[in-house]
Amino acid sequence: MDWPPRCDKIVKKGPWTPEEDIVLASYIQEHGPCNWRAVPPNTGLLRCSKSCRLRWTNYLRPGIKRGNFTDQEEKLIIHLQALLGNRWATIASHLPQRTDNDIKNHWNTHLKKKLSNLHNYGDHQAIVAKGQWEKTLQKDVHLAKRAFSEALSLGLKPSSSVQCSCTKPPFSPSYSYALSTENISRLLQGWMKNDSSKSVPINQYEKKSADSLPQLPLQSPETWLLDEIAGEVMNDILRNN
DNA sequence: AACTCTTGCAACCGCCCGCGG
DNA sequence: CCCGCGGGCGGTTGCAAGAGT
Repeated sequence: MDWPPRCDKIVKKGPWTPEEDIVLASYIQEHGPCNWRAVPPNTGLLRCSKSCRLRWTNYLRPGIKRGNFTDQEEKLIIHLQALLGNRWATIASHLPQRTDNDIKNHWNTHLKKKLSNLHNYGDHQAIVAKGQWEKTLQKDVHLAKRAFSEALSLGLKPSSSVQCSCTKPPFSPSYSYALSTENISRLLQGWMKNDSSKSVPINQYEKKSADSLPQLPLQSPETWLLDEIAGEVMNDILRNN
C-alpha cells in the first residue's frame, strides 16, 4: 500500500470536515507543527502532508484572526505590497494574526479593486502625479533600507523600533496548548450546532467566532510605517473610497 | 419564487529552495 | 555535483452564498 498518501495520489480532496480538523488539531497540539509527512500516517487522515500543513497554517493555527480587516491593516497591506510586491508571506509576517492566504485573498478581492478604482479618480491625479510618486518611492526605499540595516545590525534580534513579528513562532507546548484547546472547543461547538451527519465544512461558523478573538496591537514596524509613510497618502487613498 | 450573475475565500497546483545522502 | 524529499510560497480555481433581476 502506498502510504502516506502522496499529493499526486490524493485519497481525499476538497473542504475539510470538522472531524478532520479535530484530528489534525489534536495531533499538532500534541506533537507540534513539524514533520508533516508523518501526520497522515499517524492520524489516519486521508490527506496528503501538504494539505495538512496548509490547513493548519491557514486555518487551525492558534491566534488567527479571520475576516474584517481594519483600516490600519488595509493601509499596512497596501503599503507593504507597494514596497515588497506580492510577497504575501513577508507581508503576513507583519500582521501576526493574518495568514498569507488571507492577505492574498483580501488583496485580490478588495484592495486591488479599491486601488484600481482610485486610479480612475481625477482627484487622485495629485497622488499619481509623477513627482509625488517619485517622492513616495524615494521615501519607501529609504525606509526599507533603514529597516533592513537596522535588522542586520541587530542580528535580526527584535528591537524597539524594528521588531520581527514572526507568524510562525517556535512551537511552545504551553502557548499552543491553551490556544489549541480554545480552537478545538470552537470546533466542537460549531460541530454540535451543525448536523454532524452532513459533515459540513467548518468554515462558516468559525468565521463568526474568530472575530471575537483578542486583537493584538500592531507592532513597531507597522506603527512607524504607518506614521511615516502610509499616513497621509494612504489616508487619502482610503478616504476616496 | 426562480433564475442568473457576482463575490469571497478555502483549497489546490506547480514551482522553487534548502538540506541531507 | 547530483538527486530526492520535505516544506514554503504565490497564482489560480472551484464552489457556496449573497445580490440583483
